[in-house]
Amino acid sequence: MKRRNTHSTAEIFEVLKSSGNALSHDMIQENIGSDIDRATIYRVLNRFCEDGKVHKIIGDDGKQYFAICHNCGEKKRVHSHNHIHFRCLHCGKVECLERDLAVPLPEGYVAKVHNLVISGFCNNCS
Amino acid sequence: MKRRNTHSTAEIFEVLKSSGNALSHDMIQENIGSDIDRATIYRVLNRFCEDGKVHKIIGDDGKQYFAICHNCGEKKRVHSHNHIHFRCLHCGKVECLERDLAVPLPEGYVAKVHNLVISGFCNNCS
DNA sequence: ATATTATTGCAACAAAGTCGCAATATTAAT
DNA sequence: ATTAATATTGCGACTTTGTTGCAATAATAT
Repeated sequence: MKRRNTHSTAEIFEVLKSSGNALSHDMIQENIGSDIDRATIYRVLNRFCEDGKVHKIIGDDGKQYFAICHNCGEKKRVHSHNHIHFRCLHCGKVECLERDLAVPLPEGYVAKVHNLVISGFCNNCS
Repeated sequence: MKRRNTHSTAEIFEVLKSSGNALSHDMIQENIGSDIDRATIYRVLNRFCEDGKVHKIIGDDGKQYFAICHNCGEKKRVHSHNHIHFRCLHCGKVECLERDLAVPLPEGYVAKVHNLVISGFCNNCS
């Protein structure tokens, strides 16, 4: 399954990059110039995740957010990050706090995916 | 708005208590003897949250899980916990790891709600 | 026993996300 | 350049999760 360069993938990646934050599907659709179908956006984003270009966060609002991997060497399929994500309850911004968090697990527990979200008010909204 | 003791509230609380874990709506509906409407279950659970008897976690599957507050004195409306929750990808169990986690936030950030979930394999399934 | 009103059940609805399938567009081959 | 192969898209239908309005019911206080 070789990847192809399409208008959609380029545009969606550009929106994610220029934003710098984690974006939900509807945020992407707003920020995008052309009209790209909802299903397509999800499929593109999930492909990005599989390729390790992007990671997915489930917000405490239950929605999926996608962010470009910055200082992250992982290129494997299941692709998680043990840094905190912050969601602002006022402006809606979701950002990666680039500080790794060592989480101690009890004996016998194996961590696969980290989904660490704190919501509150960001520096602009507090 | 004074609370009333009903069959539903008693039964739902009992299921949560005897389970000892965080349960989603459908887990509760399975474990329950009688037939209680989905909407009612959600309303009861949200009332429990408001009363500080229960806290809500959004899993990394996007679903809501509810757990009884054990060693937790808070009785306020917005009611969060800064301990980790672990969701087993094999057996589906979601449990509170009763170990508080000090999360450092950047200057100007105010935390309101913590939603910290790690998924992987629990001690029984690893 | 009766009145008050919190709670329930039902149905309808909304939002988020997924999936099948035919049409389209990208890449590779000739 | 054309053509063939197939990855990607758009559309629609669908699923799941959760919420809400409203009339009926049931718990509490009088």
